[in-house]
Amino acid sequence: MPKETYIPILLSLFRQYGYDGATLSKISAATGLGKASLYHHFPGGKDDMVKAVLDHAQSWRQQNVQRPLSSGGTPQERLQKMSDRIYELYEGGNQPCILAILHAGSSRDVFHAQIKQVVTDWISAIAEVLKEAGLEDTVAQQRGQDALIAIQGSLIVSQALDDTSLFLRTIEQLPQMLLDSAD
Amino acid sequence: MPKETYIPILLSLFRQYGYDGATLSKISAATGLGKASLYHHFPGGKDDMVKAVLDHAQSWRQQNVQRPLSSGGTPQERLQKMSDRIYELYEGGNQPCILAILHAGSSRDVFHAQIKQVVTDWISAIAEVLKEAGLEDTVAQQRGQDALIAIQGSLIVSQALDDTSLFLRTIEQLPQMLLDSAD
DNA sequence: TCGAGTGTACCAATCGTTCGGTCTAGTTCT
DNA sequence: AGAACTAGACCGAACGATTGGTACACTCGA
Repeated sequence: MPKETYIPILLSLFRQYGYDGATLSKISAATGLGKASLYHHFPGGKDDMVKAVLDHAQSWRQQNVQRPLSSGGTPQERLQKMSDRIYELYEGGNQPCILAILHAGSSRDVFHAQIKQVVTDWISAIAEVLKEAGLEDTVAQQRGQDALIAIQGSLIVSQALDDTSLFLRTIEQLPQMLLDSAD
Repeated sequence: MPKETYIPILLSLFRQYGYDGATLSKISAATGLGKASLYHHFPGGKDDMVKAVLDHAQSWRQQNVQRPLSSGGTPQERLQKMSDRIYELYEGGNQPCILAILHAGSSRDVFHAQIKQVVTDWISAIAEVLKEAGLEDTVAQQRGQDALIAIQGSLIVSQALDDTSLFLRTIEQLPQMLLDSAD
């Protein structure tokens, strides 16, 4: 089996247990691979696995944010596509964001640069569309940040309250909130 | 020394390292207490320490959210007071939220109920003021949720980007955002 | 004298990691 | 064709270190 096979499993484990909580024993059990085999696919050990998961996250962003936002249709339609993909990624608010999870706790320093890159690219992609829609540069940039704030915030709060309708409402409002011409 | 002495230290450790990452060795070193002493103050071990930290968080909310919001002055002034305290608590966006940290990873299930309580009370307190300011019940409730979303989201994003100005901007806009009569 | 607080030593369990090796599927040489 | 070799996937067992937690004797102020 190529190592890409195990990335969804790793993603799931790190989302659920975090960096420290996702032990090699759990990973071994979930993948069906012995610990030694894990080191065959990921010579750098646990950190190598996380790196692969974050690479996967970056390529997800490419596929599900960058591509829809750069495609045809009105800005409203493109942002709507992105919102749909976001809703799927987080399973309607039931799954945490891997970026937020890995940025919390003792793994923060190690993976900070890679996480920062994904978030930066994400914001820039949104800001580009908003500029195209006629918003001023600085406003577009701030709205891009606001989008990520709304996504991350609504994920945390909806999970803390066991109320995914909160996440749904936020994601549904996202395109209009970003394009709204009021300040 | 009463055990309250060590709560700020515990808070700091759990914020920085998370539940799994804050080992007893680190806690022992930071507090200057041997393991035996830690178990004297917190017979339930690590979970007991977290529980104390979360109790502290609830009492912080009482002092710095509930009290200002229930005091005199216009709704705008009261919300401004709360925002100031929030800005201090998170040290201008440089410190993560203990609720978000403990709700991530393997400690989620154990402390979920206690975290949910703090967040619920926080939202209700804000909603009360907004109702007093003339907003409809359901809108006030949603705005309360939006406040927590903005706080948690801006904390995560500003720390991921090493840009605390993002947090500052969000917190400054908070009172107006909540009182704004637009939908 | 008594109990709150502590230092030392210790425990079983688990951590991430490594070693030495097996098995299988191709490829290459004769 | 058959033997020899290679490379990748895989794994059992063990490594030293550290984990959260306990037992117990001790100090010291009231």
